[in-house]
Amino acid sequence: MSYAQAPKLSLILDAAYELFGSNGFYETKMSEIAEKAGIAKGTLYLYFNSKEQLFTAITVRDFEQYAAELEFGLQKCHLLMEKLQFVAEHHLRYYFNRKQYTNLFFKAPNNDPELMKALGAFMYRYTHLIANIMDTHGLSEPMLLAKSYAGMLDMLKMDILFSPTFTETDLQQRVHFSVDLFMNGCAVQARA
Amino acid sequence: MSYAQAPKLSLILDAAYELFGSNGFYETKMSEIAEKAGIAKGTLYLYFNSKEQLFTAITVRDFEQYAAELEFGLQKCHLLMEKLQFVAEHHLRYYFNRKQYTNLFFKAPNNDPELMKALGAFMYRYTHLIANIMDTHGLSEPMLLAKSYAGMLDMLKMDILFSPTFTETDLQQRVHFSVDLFMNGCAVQARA
Amino acid sequence: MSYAQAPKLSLILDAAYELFGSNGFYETKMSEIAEKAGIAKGTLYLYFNSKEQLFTAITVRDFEQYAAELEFGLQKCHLLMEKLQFVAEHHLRYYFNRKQYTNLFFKAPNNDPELMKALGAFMYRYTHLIANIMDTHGLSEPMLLAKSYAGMLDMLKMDILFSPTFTETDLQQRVHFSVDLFMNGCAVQARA
Amino acid sequence: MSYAQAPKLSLILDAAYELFGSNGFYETKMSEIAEKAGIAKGTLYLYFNSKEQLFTAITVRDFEQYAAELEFGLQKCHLLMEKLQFVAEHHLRYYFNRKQYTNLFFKAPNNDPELMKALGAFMYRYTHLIANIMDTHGLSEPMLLAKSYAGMLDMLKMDILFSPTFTETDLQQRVHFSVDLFMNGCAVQARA
DNA sequence: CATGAATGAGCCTTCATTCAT
DNA sequence: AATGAATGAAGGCTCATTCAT
Repeated sequence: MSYAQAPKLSLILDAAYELFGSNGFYETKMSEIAEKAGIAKGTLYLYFNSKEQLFTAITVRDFEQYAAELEFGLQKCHLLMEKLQFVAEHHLRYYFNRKQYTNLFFKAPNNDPELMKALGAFMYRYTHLIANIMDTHGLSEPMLLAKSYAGMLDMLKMDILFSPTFTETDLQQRVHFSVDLFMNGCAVQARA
Repeated sequence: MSYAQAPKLSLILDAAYELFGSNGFYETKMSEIAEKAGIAKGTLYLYFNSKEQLFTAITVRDFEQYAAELEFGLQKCHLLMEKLQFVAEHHLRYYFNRKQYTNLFFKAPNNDPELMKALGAFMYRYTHLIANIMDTHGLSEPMLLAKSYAGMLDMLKMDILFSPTFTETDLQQRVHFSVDLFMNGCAVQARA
Repeated sequence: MSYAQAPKLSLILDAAYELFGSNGFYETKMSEIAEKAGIAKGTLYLYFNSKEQLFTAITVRDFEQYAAELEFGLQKCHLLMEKLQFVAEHHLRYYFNRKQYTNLFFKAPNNDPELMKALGAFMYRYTHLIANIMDTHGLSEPMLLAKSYAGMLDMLKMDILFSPTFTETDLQQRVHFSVDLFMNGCAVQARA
Repeated sequence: MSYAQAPKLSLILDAAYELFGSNGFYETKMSEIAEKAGIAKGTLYLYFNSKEQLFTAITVRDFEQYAAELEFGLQKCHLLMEKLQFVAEHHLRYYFNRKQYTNLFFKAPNNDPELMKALGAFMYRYTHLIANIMDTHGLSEPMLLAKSYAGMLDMLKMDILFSPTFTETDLQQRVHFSVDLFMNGCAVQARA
């Protein structure tokens, strides 16, 4: 009869993503999530046993998507520089597309073992993915390189979150800047 | 009247630093802070109007100290590499000395304008300090360089927080690694 | 249509008896009863309008069986002592057989008029049944005697519920003790 | 300044006694207790960690008073009959004075270890107290006698709770009836 | 200045009950 | 008749904040 089956789980995850992302874990009420999802409060608990579990679920979903897209995109890159460029653009664009959800990344509940595990797993996956690139191209200390590169990107992303006028052009500039700095260092400038 | 003024303010700030740092903002109760400080709950409110304000105060105090130490130490450095090295060591050592207070940085309250302002101000001060170094030594895009360098360091610090066996030697290795990568990039390796 | 009518009502009553009896009214969930009965939660409400009504139903069923068995067994007794003995044994054996369902009697919902009525009706039937015995054998104050005898038995049953090692022999001892005390009092001992 | 120090603990215990006693454990809300006690909801938790703990506290308080009064009164009795009479009157009068709190005795939370312990301890104290009387006067099987006597009284008390017209005279009649039956049994009647 | 007992708004979670299929 | 996903009212408990002493 109903021609628009409501995928409740999706409604919940989307609502939770938006609210947790905008307001953080503690500032988001389960009742708000239910309201935004257009369902009853009790229904949330048919899908998740607790607020923490729901938060972990959206985090994992987000991570999965991030990693999958990254891995998929990297398959088309061959040169080291191409790969670095793709990693940078993917990293920055992720935040560019989620400017309004900045709190998702900062304000999570403490002491939730499942979430900690998920965060650790993602960190591991992400850094190893980049380290693999370094390794493939014969660079030594691939892990430290990977972390450094990710760190550069993660700091440059801040401009996106805090500058309301950040443009696509600004993004491209950061991408190229990152790749260049990472490849050549700043001494070349100094030498020049 | 009393000739041994109880430095209540200091007691409070120290207790709050330790608890907020260990357990995060939301997982720390005002009553716990009072107890640790050895004063009554109500007394906290003679010094701070709210929990958020107290959190902001310790954050600002911590930032001030960090920046002051950094600025002081840099006065003794002259070469670019010396300065970069000092910045790196200072950054990493800060976390090395505060392994147990990691939650101070990860679990802060959202939506508190004062805190947001303080965070922004510190970010501004820190990046401009580094950017000034870059500028002084004739590098172009000093701000992007500064953020990139800080980002590298901030990611490398993660090993300190998550690896229980992180040693002083590991720290020194990261310092030199950071300076080298920032100065020369990784292409030199690839070329070699 | 189906030639093996599922006795759903019986399944429900049996499941409810076991769970209410083991865990009490408030600690038993309708969903648990449905699960134990092997039916859907909603189906319970085709047979009973509410949890209270279901509880009342199993209580009444239990009472009916108790009273019916008692009345049937008493038909074979003729002497007063025979009757008293049968009442005692029936009373104690009931709990002996239901050691695991003690909560049925201790944890019932309050404020349910139907249940209160059922409890009162059973009390009335049980005490009058015993009082009739007393009356038949020419004893005065038959109702007070009946209640006193039932009370003795009901306290002696406590040993069954709380002592894990209560045996058939212990039961028989209590039966004879009750009859003897009720018939002769304890003064005979004191005189002896 | 305040000339009517509010003994909050007493206010709470009294309010809880009345409400738990009238409505049972599950039908009584903490907010109702607070309201009846004239304090805030949160204040309850300054004195008791949980609803179960509060219930246990009033139960224990009630038991203590019951046992203390009984032990005190028995000191003045010397003959067996005097003692039996005092026990009976004390037992029945307790309920006579608390006609409106019948639910206190029937509807307690399950599975609370502290409460179970308190109930067991009271049962033990009460039955041993009576058994001691029996023993002192040379009766054999003092424990079974004690339980039987307590059982008689506990059933006869039902008339108090359920009959709105129960009088002081009715009470006295039950007292004498109990003592007589317990001492002489009903066979003397039959013989007569 | 200092106290800490008292406050009460607020939130997560449960579970009996309903109803569209 | 049977289902079980969905509902939403209800309640125990927390904890930042206040204020009379």
